[in-house]
Amino acid sequence: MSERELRRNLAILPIGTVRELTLLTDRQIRYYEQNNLISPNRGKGGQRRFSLNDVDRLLEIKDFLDAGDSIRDIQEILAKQQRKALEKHDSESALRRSLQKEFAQIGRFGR
Amino acid sequence: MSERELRRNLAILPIGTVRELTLLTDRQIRYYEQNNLISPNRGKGGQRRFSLNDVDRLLEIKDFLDAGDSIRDIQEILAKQQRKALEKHDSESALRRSLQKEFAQIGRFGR
DNA sequence: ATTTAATGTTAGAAAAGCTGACATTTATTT
DNA sequence: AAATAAATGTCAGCTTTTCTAACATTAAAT
Repeated sequence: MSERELRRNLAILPIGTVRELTLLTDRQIRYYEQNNLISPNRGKGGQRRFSLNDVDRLLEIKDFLDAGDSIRDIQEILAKQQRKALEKHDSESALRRSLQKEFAQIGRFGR
Repeated sequence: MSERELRRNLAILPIGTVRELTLLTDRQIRYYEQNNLISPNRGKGGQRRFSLNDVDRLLEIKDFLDAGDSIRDIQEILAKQQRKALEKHDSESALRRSLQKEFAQIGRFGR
């Protein structure tokens, strides 16, 4: 994972900040968690710690709900997103590997 | 200010998170605030809310202290940094303005 | 040998967060 | 229309976090 992705996944925000950033209520945020739309980490004492990615996702969820999608719908939408992201990641890894082989070949002939 | 700078100045982190990110104690963080090395915002109930810039600055402070600088020293170092940043900002604004004028001239002749 | 700077520690109070339950509202289904 | 379900509101009791202020300790500067 890139440095940037790592940073965006750091669990650093308490629910109060997330409430302000998203304009959702605590109740909504927790309800979406119950329904597996997000999975914030927990701090030492058991309090939720959200990442910037969690915030992004909550804003997305908000948009979907406003657009009339149900939570079930959103579960599937997010699952699909997840699959696509994985595919993309895999194909990029594969590309990197094959490029690496090619360069290795070139390197061998080059000297 | 750029979008990025704005984001880095958002007051979003409670002291607990900052403690974990910097490996400083609450006591140290508050003491540095007392000595005007940082000025975190306050949330509704009066609790400190730190920005990512605050965190950066705390890490810097830590390095200076490890290097043997006193808090007084660091106050001056940071003040100097601040002045340099302002100068830089000013000169860049001036540059932008003069470039704008030049382009305006060109534009006038151009048609 | 004092003073001063930086940090530790503690107490008591306030704020924020947690879970679980019941209530309300709005949309679906029968 | 009545019943059910989905999403959110609200409240109570409890735990965790943060706050300030004060006094304590340690190490460095005078």
